[in-house]
Amino acid sequence: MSAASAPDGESVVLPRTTARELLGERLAKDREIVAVRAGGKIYDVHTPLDEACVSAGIEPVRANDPAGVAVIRHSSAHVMADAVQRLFPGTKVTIGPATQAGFYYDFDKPSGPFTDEDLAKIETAMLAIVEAASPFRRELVSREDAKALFAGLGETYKGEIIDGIPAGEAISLYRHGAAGSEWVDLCAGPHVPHTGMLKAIKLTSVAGAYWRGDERNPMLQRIYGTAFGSPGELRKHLALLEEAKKRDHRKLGKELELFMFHEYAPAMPFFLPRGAGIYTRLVRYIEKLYAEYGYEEVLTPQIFDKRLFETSGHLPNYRENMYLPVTAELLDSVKAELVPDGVETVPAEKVKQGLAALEKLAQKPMNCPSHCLIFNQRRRSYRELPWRVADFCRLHRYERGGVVHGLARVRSFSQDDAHIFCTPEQMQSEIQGFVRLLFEVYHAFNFERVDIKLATRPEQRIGTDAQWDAAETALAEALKATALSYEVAPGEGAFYGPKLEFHVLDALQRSWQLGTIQVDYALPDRFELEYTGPDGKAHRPVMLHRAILGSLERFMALFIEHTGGNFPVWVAPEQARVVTVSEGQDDYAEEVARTLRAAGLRVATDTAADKLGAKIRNARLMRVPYILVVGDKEVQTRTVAPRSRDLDKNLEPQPLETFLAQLVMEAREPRLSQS
RNA sequence: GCUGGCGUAGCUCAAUCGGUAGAGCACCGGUUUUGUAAACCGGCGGUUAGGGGUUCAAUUCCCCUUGCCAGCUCCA
Repeated sequence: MSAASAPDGESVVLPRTTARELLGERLAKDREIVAVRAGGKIYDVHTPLDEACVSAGIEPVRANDPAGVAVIRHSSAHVMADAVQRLFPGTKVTIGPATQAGFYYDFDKPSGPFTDEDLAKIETAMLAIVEAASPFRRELVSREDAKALFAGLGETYKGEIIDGIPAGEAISLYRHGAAGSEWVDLCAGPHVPHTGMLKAIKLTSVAGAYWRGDERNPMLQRIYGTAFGSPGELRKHLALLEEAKKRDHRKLGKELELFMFHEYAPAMPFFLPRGAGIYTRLVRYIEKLYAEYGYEEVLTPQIFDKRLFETSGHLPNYRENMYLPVTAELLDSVKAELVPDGVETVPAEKVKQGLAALEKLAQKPMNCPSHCLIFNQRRRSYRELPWRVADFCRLHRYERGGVVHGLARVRSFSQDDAHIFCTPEQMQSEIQGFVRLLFEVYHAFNFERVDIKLATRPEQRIGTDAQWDAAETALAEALKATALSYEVAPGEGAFYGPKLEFHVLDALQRSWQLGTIQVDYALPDRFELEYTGPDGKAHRPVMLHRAILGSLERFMALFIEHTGGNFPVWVAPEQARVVTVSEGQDDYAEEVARTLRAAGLRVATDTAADKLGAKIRNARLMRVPYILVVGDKEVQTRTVAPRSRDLDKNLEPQPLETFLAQLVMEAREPRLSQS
């Protein structure tokens, strides 16, 4: 008899084979146990464990464990599919996995999409299945039996899935429900012990999705849902979704007059004065840091001869995302060639030539090629390296219609982009310096958590193994030197080099990729970049592509949602608004505003004939950090009565000078080095 | 790009079965001069996204284009 020890100090006697048996009494008592972890894998309590697992020890996985939640969601998908097939006979099942935020199941439903009323009905039906508290049962079957079973049920998609399972791999079925009306699915598991453990499920939306994600395949009906270990957690999650809706940057962008769109320039934002101000301040902040971190800024053209992007490789590799503009002169001349007066048809060959002639110019989608041209403008010395070139120029990328999204995904944008030209030996310290800069910025914006990914060499790549070794090592060593933890994403690097990705979590716990640094040996080769070394010979530099905020448009989207429009004082479009109680204070209000503006603050006055309550309301809706109320009392004592947005309360009335000094302090750009 | 949905005044939204478009806010004018989230009265504002079709009649039904939304796929 051996003993497997559970990490919480309890040990279990071990003559048997499933976790249910191993846990025995505990499972009955501890109703939070949804599965077990053994040898790093999750098993359900009814799966027989092999000897190795058992001797390695098993650990209960509870409903509050992320792995437990995944099991709950997967089981919820089964219950949902069961309910759907009861309510909509003839509907075929396909796949139904757990996801990061919940689960979904894709159905082939001949009668068309599900409606919101259908969702409500399905939820009710699911409730009945949950209440039955029917055990999930696992069964291993032969490939032939599985095929015969699903063929008999008319589940053709399951047949396809079985065909895709490699030979020799076990095929398992999961059943739940009372004998006679039980529901069966082809599934690797694991699942919760019984349906009664699914106490917090919510179906959220319906959507179309293609079978196996391929648009040539039939369109399926997907139902999204989410599930948690307890109703409380589900409520919290739904509240977060509500909050996200309220903070949607597209909604706030309109309400706070930050930006707009117009169908004459789809997916290209117009920044209104308030939004443009924020944008400019973000850029200015980064520029100041650049000065300190040894960057130089350049300004470069928008439109190039297409040969530039042939050299860089963008035209062969990135063509579908590029705008290829044409001059009217060229267009007219080609038109005249192709549609001559009095000629009916033009030979196909000529048409082809004409169209080819139109492709002469390219709007830049990235800055790196222009920076290579600048590098090559004259002979460079090793003494100039590392050379850090920053560029906030606008970029244009054609994005397909379905993917654009507010400011988060646009066709016209700029980045806090820079390229570092350096020697291979300088790479590591440059990467470290960049990471330091990046963290200074992220701290300034109160991103508490930053996840780092090291994306390494993909299958398809250029460059030598020695170059890849050096580049990957430089990135990893730089992280180690700064004592940062990271995750390796094998094979996810760009074809020309490995990269670090920096992901931040916003206030609503959503992850956004912002910064990146990429090592590139390819462009220096393609542009034949050279510097003269101490030995008097020509050497090839390495290029680091890097961005901290990434696209400023996308960052604005994140920033708006992260702050809910309550921008920190140093970026807020309007830092204070002076509101009068009645018309007697207009002059004093203007004087207060003038005084504050003279100190470089952004201040407006509201002397309208509205009641005070209305003015307060308007200022609050615009998220103005300070509302300065001035009435007769304030005029007489030369004070202001501030109301703080962030403290959500009235402050003590105070002399104008006191408030001014305090606001000037608060309006300073954040600097880690100063705090 | 694909699938589905939507597009009515600057904004948020109404308009029965196809019968000739309406409200609140905003804006403008007037009255009110107000102490911490909406004073009152009046006015302006629309080729119902654009184009075509069916019909005696189209915001409403059909087709095309365009933009937006959700999802798929892709991505900063």
